[in-house]
Amino acid sequence: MGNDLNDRSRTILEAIVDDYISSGDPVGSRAMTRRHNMDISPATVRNVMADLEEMGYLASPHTSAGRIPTDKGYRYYVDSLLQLRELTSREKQRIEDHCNVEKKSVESLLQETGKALSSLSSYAGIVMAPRFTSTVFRHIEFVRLSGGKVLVVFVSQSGLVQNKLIELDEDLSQRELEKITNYLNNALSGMTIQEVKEKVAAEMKQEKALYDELMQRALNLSDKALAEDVEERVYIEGASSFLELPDFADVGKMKKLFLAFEQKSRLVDLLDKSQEASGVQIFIGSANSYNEIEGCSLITSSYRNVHGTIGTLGVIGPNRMKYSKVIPIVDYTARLISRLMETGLGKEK
Amino acid sequence: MGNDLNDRSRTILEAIVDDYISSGDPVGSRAMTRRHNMDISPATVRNVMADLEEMGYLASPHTSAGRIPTDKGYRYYVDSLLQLRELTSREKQRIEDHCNVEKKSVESLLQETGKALSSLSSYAGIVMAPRFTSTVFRHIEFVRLSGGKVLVVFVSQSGLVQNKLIELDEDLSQRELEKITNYLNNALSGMTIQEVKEKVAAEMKQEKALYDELMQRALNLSDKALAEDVEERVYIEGASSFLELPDFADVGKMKKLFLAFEQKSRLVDLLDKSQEASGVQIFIGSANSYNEIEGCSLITSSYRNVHGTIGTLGVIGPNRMKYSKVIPIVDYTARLISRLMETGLGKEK
DNA sequence: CGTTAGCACTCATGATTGACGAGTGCTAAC
DNA sequence: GTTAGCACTCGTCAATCATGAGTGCTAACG
Repeated sequence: MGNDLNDRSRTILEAIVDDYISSGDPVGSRAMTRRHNMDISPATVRNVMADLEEMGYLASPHTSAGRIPTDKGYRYYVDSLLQLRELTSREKQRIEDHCNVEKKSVESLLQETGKALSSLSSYAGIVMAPRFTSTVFRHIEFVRLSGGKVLVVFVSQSGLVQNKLIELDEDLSQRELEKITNYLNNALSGMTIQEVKEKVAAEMKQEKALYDELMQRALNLSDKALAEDVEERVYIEGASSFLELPDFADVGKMKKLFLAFEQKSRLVDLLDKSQEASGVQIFIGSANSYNEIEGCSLITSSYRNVHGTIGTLGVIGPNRMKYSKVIPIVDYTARLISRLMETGLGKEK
Repeated sequence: MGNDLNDRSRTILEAIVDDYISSGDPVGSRAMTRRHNMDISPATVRNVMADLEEMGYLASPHTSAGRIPTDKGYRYYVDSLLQLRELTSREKQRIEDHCNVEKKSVESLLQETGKALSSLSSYAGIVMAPRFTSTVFRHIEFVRLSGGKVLVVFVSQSGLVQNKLIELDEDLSQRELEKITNYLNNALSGMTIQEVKEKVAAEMKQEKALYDELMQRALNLSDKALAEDVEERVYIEGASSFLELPDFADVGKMKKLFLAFEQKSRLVDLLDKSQEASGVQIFIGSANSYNEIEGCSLITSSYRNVHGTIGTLGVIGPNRMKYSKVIPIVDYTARLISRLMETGLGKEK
């Protein structure tokens, strides 16, 4: 499949998608032939359109309007018709300027990147930090607060920081906490959190742990500390750009979209999916069964350091997104962030 | 000022504001007398309305529409007419259920509180964490990453965590960093960041620092670590509730509002202002010269622990907000958070 | 046989109109 | 001081209509 269309059909489909992307109005046969200086008559175009509609690439909102692309139409356009251009060095520079603003922290780098993606694409930028369980352990710290509460601070190898409050069963002095801290920092260095969890679980079962009080406490504590994985991992920036799109003039749709942005959880699922694949991925319309973001397409790419994929970023926009413009932006940004995380932060010396 | 209206005028003004808040439509004389079973004629009401308009409490969108309250009108209503009711214990329970969800971290507590405020008020909830410079120092930690980068992690007494990347001039081993860490943790405990900054600046000038290499490095490092204050301090939740309000049907207004929510910086100014005052504060309309949030009113209250005010929270909604409902919610939530920060986290043992 | 011109038909859009109703201000009477 | 009455204003809504872009179909053309 993919190339089951003849040349003329392909040309016409491309023209329709192009026109619809830039105007947002259903495109009709005559206006189209004129705009593209085609040397075939509107009637011919109409025949072809009827075929394309039959095949599921186009749809007509109502009898006497023009045609609009279906999800399948967009998909074909993106996969087989679209030719990407390189970014100019000026554009590359703009991306770098946006992201390279003095790195205050990894979190703010990711957030800035989201803003950059939004600003450059004029849609919404989305950046997902690594899933916690798959980050690599770098440092753990326990700080006693009042009321038997202890604040646990983790630092991952890529420089992400997470913190969590836990409650102690038994009162430990700051001194004891420090011992435990040292023990854990030595024992766990370089493992992923997932591995750490497994190791902790395994050792807790072992006999010898029962006799080493310090170790027992350490295990107990880290077990609690790692128990749940409940962080804010997604930054969405520039959602307000959707407000201008006529595609979402319906308040109901818009509301659904913004609620999805606020909840994020479903988006995390979607982005997790794309985490494994390499290169730019494109989710079109509700092809993805996430009807919260109906009418939206998502262009993502993962970023990585020497240890592998560490996160995903991309742009979320309407189905009729300027793919040819956005895809190179996402691609380049992902590479840039990979580079930044590599040289600046992520790599262990 | 405040009571320069006679009883009838006050009754009528109150009725108008009430009606407008619940309907959103300009309220006319006849409909109003009927709705409130008033024993005066519409004509009389009209006379009073004309007076109120003259005095600046009301305005008419056009000749033959009803009246709507001006900012001044709302202000009078809130200050002199509104009578607050206590929350029922069921409502209190709902707030507590929302906020008291297992405290994973201070940040997530604050964010949950924002969601609670939004959900309970059906407007947008807003929560501001303490200004960094005024938080009380609890713990600092340096973690070496690659490329001469060091990650600094601060913990405040209330359990807030912040992190920042800094670059070292000279290469320090993790061992040296630990020494510095210990030194700083002992020397700075219990001071506000502002005081810490001042102390560091003062000591850097002193002769003796020049001879103690460790101390010099420590000062140097902490100077860098504290240099800038660039964090995400504001959580806004439930902004999408504005999408349903007819008051913001105009896309331009809506966009301006959402951009303000995204940028946050102006809101921080506004909330900082209200930080000092105690009790519930109400900002109405553009009385506050923040025209980004034109048409919005803000109800805030600060929360505090034993050391004093540590943050601000509230609800942001349209001018015609259900003040009588929202004010008690904000008040109660602020007290609740104060209590949680007090007993759970903030108080040093 | 593919292509095209011609034609009848559909349908969204936008402007125009008129009835309606809710509202106002003013004046005069109570 | 209060109210009834009245003329007037204006936004809203529904109906109507012209317009124009679009379609599908058929028949003619090269």
